[in-house]
Amino acid sequence: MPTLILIDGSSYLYRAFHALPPLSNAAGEPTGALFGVVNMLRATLKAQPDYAAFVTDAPGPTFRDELYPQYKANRPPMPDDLRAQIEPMHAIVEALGLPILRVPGVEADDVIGTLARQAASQGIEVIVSTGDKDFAQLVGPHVRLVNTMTNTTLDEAGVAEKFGVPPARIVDLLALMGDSVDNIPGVEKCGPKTAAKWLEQYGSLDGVMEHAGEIGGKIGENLRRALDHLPLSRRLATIKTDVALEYAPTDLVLRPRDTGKLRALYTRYGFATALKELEGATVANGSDAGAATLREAAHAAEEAPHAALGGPGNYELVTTQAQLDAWLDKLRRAALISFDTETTSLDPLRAEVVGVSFAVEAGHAAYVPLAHDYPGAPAQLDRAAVLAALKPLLEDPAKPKLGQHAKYDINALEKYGIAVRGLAYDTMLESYVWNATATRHDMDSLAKRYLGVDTIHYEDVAGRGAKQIPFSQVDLDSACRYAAEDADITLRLHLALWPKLEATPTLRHVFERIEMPLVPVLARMEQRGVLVDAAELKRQTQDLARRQHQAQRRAYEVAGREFSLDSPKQLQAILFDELGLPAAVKTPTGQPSTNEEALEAIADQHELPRLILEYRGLAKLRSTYTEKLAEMVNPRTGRVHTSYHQAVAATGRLSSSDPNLQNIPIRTEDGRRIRRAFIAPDGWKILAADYSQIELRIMAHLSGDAGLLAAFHGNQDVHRATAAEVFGLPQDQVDANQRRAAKAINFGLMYGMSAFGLARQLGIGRAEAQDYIARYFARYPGVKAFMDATRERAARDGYVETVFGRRLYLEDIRARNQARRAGAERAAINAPMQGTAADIIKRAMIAVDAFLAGRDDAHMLLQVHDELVFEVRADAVQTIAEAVRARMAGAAELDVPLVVDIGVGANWDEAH
DNA sequence: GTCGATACGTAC
DNA sequence: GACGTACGTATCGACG
Repeated sequence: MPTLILIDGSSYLYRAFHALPPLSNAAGEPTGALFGVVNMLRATLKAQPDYAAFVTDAPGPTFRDELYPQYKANRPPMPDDLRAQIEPMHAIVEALGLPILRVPGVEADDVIGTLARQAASQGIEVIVSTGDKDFAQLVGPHVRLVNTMTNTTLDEAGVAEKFGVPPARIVDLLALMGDSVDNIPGVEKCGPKTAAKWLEQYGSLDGVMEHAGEIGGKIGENLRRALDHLPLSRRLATIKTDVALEYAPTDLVLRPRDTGKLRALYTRYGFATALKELEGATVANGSDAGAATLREAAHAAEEAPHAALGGPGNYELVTTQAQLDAWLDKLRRAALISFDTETTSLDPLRAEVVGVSFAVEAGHAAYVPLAHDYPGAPAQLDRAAVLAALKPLLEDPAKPKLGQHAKYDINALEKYGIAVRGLAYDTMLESYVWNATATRHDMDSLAKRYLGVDTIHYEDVAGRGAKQIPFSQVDLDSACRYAAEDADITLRLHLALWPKLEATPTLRHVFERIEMPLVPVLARMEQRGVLVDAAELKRQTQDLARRQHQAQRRAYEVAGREFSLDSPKQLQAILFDELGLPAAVKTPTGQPSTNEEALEAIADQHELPRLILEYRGLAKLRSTYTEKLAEMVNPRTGRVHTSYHQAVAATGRLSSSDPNLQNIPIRTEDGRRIRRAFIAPDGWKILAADYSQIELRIMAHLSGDAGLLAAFHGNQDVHRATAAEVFGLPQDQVDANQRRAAKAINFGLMYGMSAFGLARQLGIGRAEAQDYIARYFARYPGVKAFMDATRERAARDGYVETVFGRRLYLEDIRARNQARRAGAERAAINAPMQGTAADIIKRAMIAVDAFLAGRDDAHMLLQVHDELVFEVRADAVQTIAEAVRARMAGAAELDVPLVVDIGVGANWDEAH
């Protein structure tokens, strides 16, 4: 019987691009994907089919985009390196004599589906050459799939075995599973196994949907929630087989190949094996000249990156002095040095440096192993000597350097006496400033998003979990591939990201004047650490534990049995099932909540809720704070060294972890006591400086509201002033309750709170809360106008800005889902204020750090969003206090004064 | 053992 | 559904 091979060109190109290293030819043109496609095509054509076609997607929207506007909306734009290979691919396919099909308005899949159906009905044997599982729906008596990755074929029995359902049920399976790549919604938590199980049980998607009520558990709920969109998902997953085409299967005959053109193309792209085959030469190893599958192609390419493929993609393992000297020379001449360190720990203060890597041009990088230590490890250059040779370069502020999360490397190198200067760019921060929420900002995520590249992951070379080995035990070849790639990818990311930032002056300003200068400041704060009185924490732990056990014993008595006070599930059973107390609050999953609000609501009906609250409070303080902080004291320094994260918070704030020193308790007496353990050395004091009402001041500035501006210019108690306005009283007649209400309104508005929320917060009726808000907006019309304008701007631009031009993109601002959109609007209201406050304190930190440089009487230790904490030699307190105050207050010129409150004491509690 | 989801609670 | 931004602990169930 005649055969037809239909080649899914788009899938080949993508798969080859991601499966192969970023190869390029001598001219620097990217060739990796091309190489994979060419090898695949040569292997495919060896089968000498009667008919064949290379099918790709035509540009422009398809009927699926019309059905579902979010179709493939999550796909990153095609990487430039891949786009560049499309034209050459078509040229080669053309020269090979293969018909190329592109049909506007449908996808390649639909063209293939239609041709396969037609051909099969004419008694032609069809082979669909693809790596895409979606094609399993086309398989039938005369249609098979060839998987390009494994070179295996899939017939009807194969589909049933692999997916657990016959080809006719594949679309149902795909609809249930969804497809995150194409952004097709399925049933949450439903994978191939669950989907197949349901289809087995109920026959089809319609059957599953009819019986959705019978399926229990969380996943049953997910299924019921998905019911509305499942028919659409099935339509999207269904490959069309009735596209009107200009060709019949029998038109798809191969033309003779154009040997001259092929020779030129193979030569240009450096495809040596293909060239040899073309010239009829035999191949040395006797096996197929071109690797038949992508896996083989990838293998071949990795083994011989220097051979025919030439040029970039070269990672050099540096183990001799001559090699090092050559690289030092390169680094000295380079306009920009991309560098990275490999170490033994995620904690840079505990980390040993085991190697360094460099790149100065894309695709070309070196790894210098310094302390790899495993049986049979080759000799390496001496760490001290190499670091000494690098020191002048790394410390030279005039030698611009580039890193990915370079604060880590700066900290790791510090203990080797290297004080990195001249860090000009950090790709993590470039990405963060460009778009803080589009992606995480680790290198693997960035490479995927901005380069379309799958990097080698740390786990790939070092393992994970209990099986993880220190990087010093990774073999040199793997280490080189991984580490050199890090430096290379960092450089390539910079080449992709910097032009975008540079072209946007406001973002460039945030990057150059705020984020980059902050990096060494944060590194110094982390290195310094804060002195902690571990003995005091131990005493507190003892005290808390004693009271915790007391509360626990009493709770068991009251409940009549023992149970885990730490388990919300068990608490729920006792409180609401056994004791029959009313459940005032529900968790997001619909369970009766046992949180503080819910327990307070029933505290007058039973003794147990109060005991649980007591226990919880004590348990929290002990496990999260007193015990944990004592553990986290670094034995080398006697201090606690937090990590600050500069590319995490959507608004531009910093965050802190290991331990988090930005959420040390202050509101309750038991909690505040923990701050007494944050101390200064003998003869030194703790100085705490915080901005007074900074976000409200920024709201006054941004809104230009006359009343609010006046309150701050008059240095009034803003909550009292607000209460006076809202309740129509002179300020001296405002009572404590009215001030409390006004404070709740002021804060609530900044967070986009509704009347519902305010009512709940204040324990008043919704109508009353609405009345407060109406009166507030009547007295402060500028605030109302500002909030409306912010919502509108967010909807129009898709982002909002801080005073300094930092942007926050709001993914959901145009969402059709009401709740998501409302959430995005609240974030849009809050972000300019929270973000401007973050910008201001970052500017202040840079200024204060510059003032402290070269002094030995004060160190900046902590930042807690609107507060800076220092240790100051006792005799310098006055000087430092005024210098800090001046720099914090002067960090921005707003239409309101910035007021800074300063306290000094023996510990952090006293300094407030 | 590890991982992710959930619930809860601390800060600004 | 209802207040923005974070991080840490504990429990619990799935997974291997």
